[in-house]
Amino acid sequence: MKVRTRFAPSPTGYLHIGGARTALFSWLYARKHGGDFILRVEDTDLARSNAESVNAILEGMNWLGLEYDEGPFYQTKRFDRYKEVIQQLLDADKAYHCYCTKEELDAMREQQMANKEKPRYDGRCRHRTEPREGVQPVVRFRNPTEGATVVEDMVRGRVVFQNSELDDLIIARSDGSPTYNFTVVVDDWDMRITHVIRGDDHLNNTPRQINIFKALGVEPPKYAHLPMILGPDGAKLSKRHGAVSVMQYRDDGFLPEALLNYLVRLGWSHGDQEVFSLEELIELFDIANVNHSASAINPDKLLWLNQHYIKTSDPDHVARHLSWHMGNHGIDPSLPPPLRDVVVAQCERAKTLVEMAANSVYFYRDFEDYDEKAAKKNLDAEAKPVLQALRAALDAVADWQPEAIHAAVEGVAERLELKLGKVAQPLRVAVTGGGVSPPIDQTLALLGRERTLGRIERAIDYIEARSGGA
RNA sequence: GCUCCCUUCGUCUAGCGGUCUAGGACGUCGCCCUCUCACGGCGAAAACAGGGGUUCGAGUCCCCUAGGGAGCGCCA
Repeated sequence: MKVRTRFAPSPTGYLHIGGARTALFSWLYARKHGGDFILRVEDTDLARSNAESVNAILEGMNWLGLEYDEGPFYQTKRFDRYKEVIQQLLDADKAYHCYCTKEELDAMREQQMANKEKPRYDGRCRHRTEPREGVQPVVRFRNPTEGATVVEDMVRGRVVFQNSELDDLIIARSDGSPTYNFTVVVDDWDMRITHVIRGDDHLNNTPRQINIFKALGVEPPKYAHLPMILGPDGAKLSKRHGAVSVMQYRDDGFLPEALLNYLVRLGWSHGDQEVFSLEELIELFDIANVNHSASAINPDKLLWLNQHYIKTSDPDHVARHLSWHMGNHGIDPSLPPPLRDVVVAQCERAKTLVEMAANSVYFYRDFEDYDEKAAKKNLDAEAKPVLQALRAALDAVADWQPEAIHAAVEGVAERLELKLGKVAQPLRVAVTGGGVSPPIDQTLALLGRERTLGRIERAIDYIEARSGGA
């Protein structure tokens, strides 16, 4: 049988890290087994679902590159089908109308809590044959009262639930709309899902769903419940943790492959290996190697991975992602120097694309002011003759390439009997405005002769103005 | 409260009864490299939640305790 997995988010917000990890594992499982990955939008809660959330989720999936083979399917478009199955259950007496009011149910729950019992529906409408005046009934599933339901979970192993612990859940609201535990079953059935991979917050729902499958005479899919992802502080993931939305990671300068690689190692491992290409993941991924315990996000490790990918990926690829961030600085990335060359020069000193973009602006636009500390230390009277010598030497460089530039700078150092640092550092501040940049020869090569000489000029003027005024 | 799940360095994890005086990665701290910042290299500190069993032998199997989490909705 062909493997078919699905990701089934409810559109009540953006795609967050936990959802993305679940989607990734489902996607990997399908890809590994040559199966299909299906996207289904669980929007039966009309009050909380909205179109923006659907778009946000689609955007997140797309950015991560988790392409689906079928869908997105929308549950709201399948109401006729759910009605049909509910009727089928009703006809077979596997479900029944319940006329209890909300108030009655609340009172029941309160009473049970007071008695230190597990709050649950007591089945008082199970055998009712007459409707109750003025009450629109809900439909409840008639859950078996005896025996046990076993979940053979692919990550947890065998989990046994006593049916007596399960109550008769509502499968259709009084307005006739179906509820979650029922629609998942019908959808997984209709969409021929073979493996349900989801967060372990659903483990407790699973026996209920299995019982509905049984009532329908359908073989349930296999289940794999993934451990939760926690915030960096070990607490439940929430907006307080900042970057929980997948798109926030894009905005913060992460490469999608870095996020994916980070996410896959949360709860899954392959020996000691840390870095995986997508191809390797498809090859190596195995549910059997999924952990049982929740894991906390480690932002530092994500940063490390991001830098790893910035460093080792094709510079053209990195440049494509970087260009969006350069745009955020009001820079047209099609202008020289070529962005990919900037990436090559900068990749070893940026953990994020945001950082790289901010540190590369001076290649494209004159900086406003010198960094105060760097200027104070390097653009002093002592630096003036050095810069003057550099201006002459660089002006004479025929081939504006790192090698020739390097030779020129070194020549100045030798002639003035200075250590290279005494020459390179004032020059660096002069041309970049700050004390940090790629190796000076590369920096100048990228900047171009014109900009370089202009900025040296500017620095000399700056020094003169400063000492002249004093 | 009831049911279910979980528990190895600060964090992510390896470990599937002996090879564990517990390995790797991030981070931290040293040292080296060096024109700045980085990259890189080398090294260090750092963990089997506690208690009982089972066994010749337990991080690995079982039980209990503690701590965490999830579910118990006319939410998904």
